[in-house]
Amino acid sequence: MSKSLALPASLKQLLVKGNELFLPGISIDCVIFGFHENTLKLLLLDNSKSNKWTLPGGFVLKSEDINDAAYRVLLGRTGLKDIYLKQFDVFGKPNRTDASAHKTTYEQYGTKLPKDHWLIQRFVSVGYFALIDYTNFSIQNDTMNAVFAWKGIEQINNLPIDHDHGAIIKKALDSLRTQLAYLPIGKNLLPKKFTMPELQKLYETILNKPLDRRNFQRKMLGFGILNKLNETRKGGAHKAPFLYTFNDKKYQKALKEGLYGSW
Amino acid sequence: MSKSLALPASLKQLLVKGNELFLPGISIDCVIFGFHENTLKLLLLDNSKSNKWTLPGGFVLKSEDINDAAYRVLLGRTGLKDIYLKQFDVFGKPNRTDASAHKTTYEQYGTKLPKDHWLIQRFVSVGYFALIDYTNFSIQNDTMNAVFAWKGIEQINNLPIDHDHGAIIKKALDSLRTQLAYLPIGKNLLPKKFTMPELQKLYETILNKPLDRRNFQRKMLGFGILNKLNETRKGGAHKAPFLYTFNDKKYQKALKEGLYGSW
DNA sequence: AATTCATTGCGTTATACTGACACAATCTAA
DNA sequence: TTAGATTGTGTCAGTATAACGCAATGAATT
Repeated sequence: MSKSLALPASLKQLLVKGNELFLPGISIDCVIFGFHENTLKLLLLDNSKSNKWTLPGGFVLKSEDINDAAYRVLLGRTGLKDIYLKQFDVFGKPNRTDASAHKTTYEQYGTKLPKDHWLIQRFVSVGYFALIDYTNFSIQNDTMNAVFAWKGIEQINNLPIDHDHGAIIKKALDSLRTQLAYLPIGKNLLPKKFTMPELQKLYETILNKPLDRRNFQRKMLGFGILNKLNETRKGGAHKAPFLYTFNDKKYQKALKEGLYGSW
Repeated sequence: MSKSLALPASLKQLLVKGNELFLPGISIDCVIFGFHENTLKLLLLDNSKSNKWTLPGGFVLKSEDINDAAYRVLLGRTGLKDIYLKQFDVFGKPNRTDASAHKTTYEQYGTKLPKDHWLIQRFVSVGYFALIDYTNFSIQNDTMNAVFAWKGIEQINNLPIDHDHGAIIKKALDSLRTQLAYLPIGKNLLPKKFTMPELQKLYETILNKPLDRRNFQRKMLGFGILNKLNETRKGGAHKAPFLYTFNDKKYQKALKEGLYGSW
């Protein structure tokens, strides 16, 4: 019989102090989007032993604002502070979490979770989606001893996903698509400087359909949230596209007021 | 010294069994909109003794879906089953609820709430907004012994509102306005048959600005979700407007797919 | 019964927006 | 130097939107 690995500190903390530190029955799940090589990617955790992927998440400290808790989780996972974070839904089906998963996790370290433990209860989870700049980000050491990885959204359906996290991801994508229709979003997913084709690819990826290059540019410029720079991005065997940045002031205004207004 | 009134059954249940029946630390608040006499109205509860108005709300049974809990609360309050109900935000600031309010409530009945009671804890609340047909609705007897009343949204700012319910209402209104831009809504707030001017008044009230009569009609008809009837509504000293109903099939489709799509 | 008045049904026009497509300019690799 | 791919800029027809006109209608007034 092989000796079990030592229980990671964070798991031990949950075991011993979870009950004392955190609100009961409320968790946070973060769907973290990044954009790289023309693909929309998700940051997932591989619960190494269970071989199932999960969303990075956490719990809410007893005197902490829920939104702050989500930012804290994000900071811990990504090291990033200024990210776009948006609550998009609450997942409250009674059987959405699989208590046995927690048991299994601890058993792999030779620890038995007491039957009435804080973790073995029904959890209602608040879903957040986050948009981060893939290029300005390096995966942090995970305190839970799990493995992080970016996964393209096109692969998600073929991955084994824990709990109801597959449904949560789907919902997050829906929300992102809906938001795209009336809010600017590129600022959080792209590097500071970017080209129009890059921005277009982002939109095409999120919407999952091709857009006309020329009409896209006209519409985008029409929003008045871009600054055209006097530089081009060379590198391809073709005409070098101009670089743009977002006009922060107008971008923020658009975030508040929406891009259309209609009515 | 005057004798206290008897503790209402529902309050007693919360006192004695709240801990056992409901999830800890999670509550539901419903912002119920109605439309009458060209005004958008909210269904509020007067916590008679405290003289403050609160949103109707409730708790989540231990093995109940959160959304189902919201429907249950709505059914209990309004007797209505087929209502439009939408989760719009989660309110999770640590000090958002005022524990003393519960104490006061019970003290008014001569009952003292134990210090460590289930009600005296931090609650995270899930906000729902509901749209109901004012004319097809009669206020139900409240089990909490509180007084229901419709309040026009224009009065809300001048009413004493409990807890953070004022902020919740504001957010609900914002969500409703945003939804209006891409989803149909009239079906839930108007009687089965209605006139174009009535529908327009509803939109104007929610958006809080006047719309051009003729353009409104053209746009609305363009959505293809209305059936024009061969009846008119007589009664005013002017031309009688035609009556319309919503085309249920197309209305439902629009609810799913949105009215614009853009991109 | 005729008149008045508010309001409705239906329509017009100028302008802005959208989708589809053309063509010249430019960057790198061969 | 040339070829191939891609970008910058522009055109045009069809559609949607905002602003406004006018005749028709229902009830109240005379």
